[in-house]
Amino acid sequence: MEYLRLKKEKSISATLKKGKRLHAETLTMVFLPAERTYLAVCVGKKYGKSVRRNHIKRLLREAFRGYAQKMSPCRVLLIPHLAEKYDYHAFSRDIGKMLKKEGLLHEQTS
RNA sequence: CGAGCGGACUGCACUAUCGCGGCGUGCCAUAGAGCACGAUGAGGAAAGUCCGGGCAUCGCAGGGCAGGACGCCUGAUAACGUCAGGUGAAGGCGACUUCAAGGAAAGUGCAACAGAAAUAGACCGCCCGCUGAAUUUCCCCGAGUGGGAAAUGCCCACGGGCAUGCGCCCGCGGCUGCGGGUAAGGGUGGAACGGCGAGGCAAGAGCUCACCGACGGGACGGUAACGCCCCGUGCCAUGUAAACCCCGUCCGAUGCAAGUUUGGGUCUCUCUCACAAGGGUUGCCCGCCCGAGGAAGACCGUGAAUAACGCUGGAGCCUGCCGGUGACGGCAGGCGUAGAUAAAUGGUAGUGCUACCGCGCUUUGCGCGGGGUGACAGAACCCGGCUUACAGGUCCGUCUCGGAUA
RNA sequence: CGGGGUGUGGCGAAGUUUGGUAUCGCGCAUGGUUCGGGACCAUGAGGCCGCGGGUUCAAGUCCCGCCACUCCGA
Repeated sequence: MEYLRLKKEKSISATLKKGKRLHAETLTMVFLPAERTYLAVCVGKKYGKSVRRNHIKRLLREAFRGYAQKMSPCRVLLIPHLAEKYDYHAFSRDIGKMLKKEGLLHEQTS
């Protein structure tokens, strides 16, 4: 496992309260340093029917997965912005940008 | 060839690579939310949650009332509000399609507007008889179909007679009034005591007759719905029950967050009870059952609607044969095929197919190039249906209609 | 998973029980009043009653199937 799921409502609210918010073109990220890396994605009913919602969640997890090993451990919440279309590359790019900006990425250039 | 009708099926494919879920096997003494390998992993509707079951618990399912659902017939089925075959009605030239399709002489309600009249009567009209006056106002009593007074009125045309120019009498017709007959006709309306034709009559009328319709009875065919034929009755009560209702059939309640296992220990305080109170049992009533525990606080402990089971082998799927018009049933062989829970099937890249666009060949179509589309939609205990959504494509039929050719 | 509620002019509501001309307030338009505006007075435009079928002579109302929004319980 490269990261764990953030499931309990308590820890999610705590992250939302104390965590730092970062805004990019396609999504918003909330993070809080922790011992291990946890992830939660937030896709409510307004994003569409269940097929569409599931698809968005998969794209977000897939995009995050690329960075999970290379970063210092955090609790992370990902909230996509409402759009007509969602794209893996855009999500990946924005997550990378934000992590870099906060200096969370390890400096191991591969 | 064109336009249709009915039925069945399909629901992008492959490769590489990085990941995910549960399952199986194996690895490690840095044995865990671990790693490796293997096979496996969304639908025809998984959807809406509109019906019916399985299963589970309560409970014993006993009765009554209430409530709900269904409603042509026969069959299929575990069951159904589903399906199959038939009957009837409506629509279409036709193949075919659609239909909540019991009862309106058990009762109640409703039927706006229009119309003479609305579930029943008689306004106009038509016909017959009588009449050529009567109408209005006031008064009286013994209060009646009574009596009296005043005012205004005493019809028109034609023919004949008497009389002679006023006028009177008779006849026929009209008009007015009164009494009766009638339900043929009356701009309406969704619907007007059945339709239409002939006879009949003073005028009319099922008053009489033929045909059609209705109602009642009988024979025949069919398991039945019903069909068809014969006889009789002149015929009487419109529609609405997806208004209340009546008749028949069926329904115990709650739903996998059902339910099962674990859900601890110690102490303190308090409450109710034995012919009772309380609780459970369907919305209510009766009846029946339970009947000694229950509530609060403190400390230790704790993953505790985030644990495990239920949880997927089931009215299962596929193939063949047999029975049946068919739904479906029987037999034989084969298969092992999702089980998540902040919720697993995806990302990236490529190739093909296809939608779309452009060019060329006169058109169908074919070829070349571009472009980068692929519907509706995500299992949540499991089945059988129903309903709704859906790009594109395929196949079948002694199927229907129209045109052309032979 | 189970159970309700709502949908009517631009906005907010009545009417649905018991079927028969869709009404009210605000807003809008035009005219009057005023030096001008507001208020006030008069006039009247705006509705396939959420969508699609059915029953009925006739449906906002009754029945069936959908859609959207919203609430409640576990």
